[in-house]
Amino acid sequence: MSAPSDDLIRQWESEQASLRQRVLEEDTEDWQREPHFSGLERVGGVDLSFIKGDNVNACAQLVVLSFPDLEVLYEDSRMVTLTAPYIAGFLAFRETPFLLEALRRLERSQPALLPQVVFVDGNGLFHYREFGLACHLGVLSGLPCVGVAKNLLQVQGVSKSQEHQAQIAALQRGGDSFPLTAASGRVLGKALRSSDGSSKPVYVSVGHRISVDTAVRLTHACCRYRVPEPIRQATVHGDRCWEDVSPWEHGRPNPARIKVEEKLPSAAVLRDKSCF
DNA sequence: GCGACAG
DNA sequence: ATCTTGTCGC
Repeated sequence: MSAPSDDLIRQWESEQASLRQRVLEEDTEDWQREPHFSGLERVGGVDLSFIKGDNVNACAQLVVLSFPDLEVLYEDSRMVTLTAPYIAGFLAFRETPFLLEALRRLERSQPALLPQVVFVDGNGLFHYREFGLACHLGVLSGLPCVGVAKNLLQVQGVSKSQEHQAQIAALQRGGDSFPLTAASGRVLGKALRSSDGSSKPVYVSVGHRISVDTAVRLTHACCRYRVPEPIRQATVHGDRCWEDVSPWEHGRPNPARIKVEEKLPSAAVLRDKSCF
């Protein structure tokens, strides 16, 4: 996949600016106002997983979990071929089409299982142009979405400063958070200590049809470990997708056969040595 | 040249 | 995103 032209980048920026106007940053659902989210029964999670040397083929995953028990109700795995390269700030153009497809398959086959909110692996409003993957998927699907990033995107004045590190150190228990404030003063999201056992926070931001505070509260309610269970389950099921494809190349070889394989030069080594 | 760079 | 090994602790 080659680098996109400046022209395409400008087109993407313009599309983001256009779609951005359709983002709803407030709570639109009754369950979002409830102290314990009563009325919320299904939470979704989406993710794409890759293997080492391949940026083109991926496994697109959609899972739906029950709430508040977080048991898997539905899962969909699909091998897909990506067309857009990864460029920070334009992740949605790479991943959204396949995540939307998965949601549409579910809507067509089992509409009663459609999630009432979707957790997305990546940022929402916490983005260069305030329109990350979670917003993109939210607007195009119409579903409430929450963006959860595992790494801090240094944007709009938010940075890994001493102050930032100090704020992280001050997060005592799961549920504690602090705002990610842009230079403009606008709160783009929050850093959240997602569980008692994890000192490294996750970065939560609004995708669509939910407020920041509700997004943070809900994320905490969906965390058994650092990564929210819907996203975690999507990732786990995504990895299984590869076991049927190339068991010894996906980075987690079968222990029974690795003893044989590990002694042999890899295909890549053979190729580099012109031994084929 | 150096640092940043969600996934 | 993925790679990679051990290590420390409950």
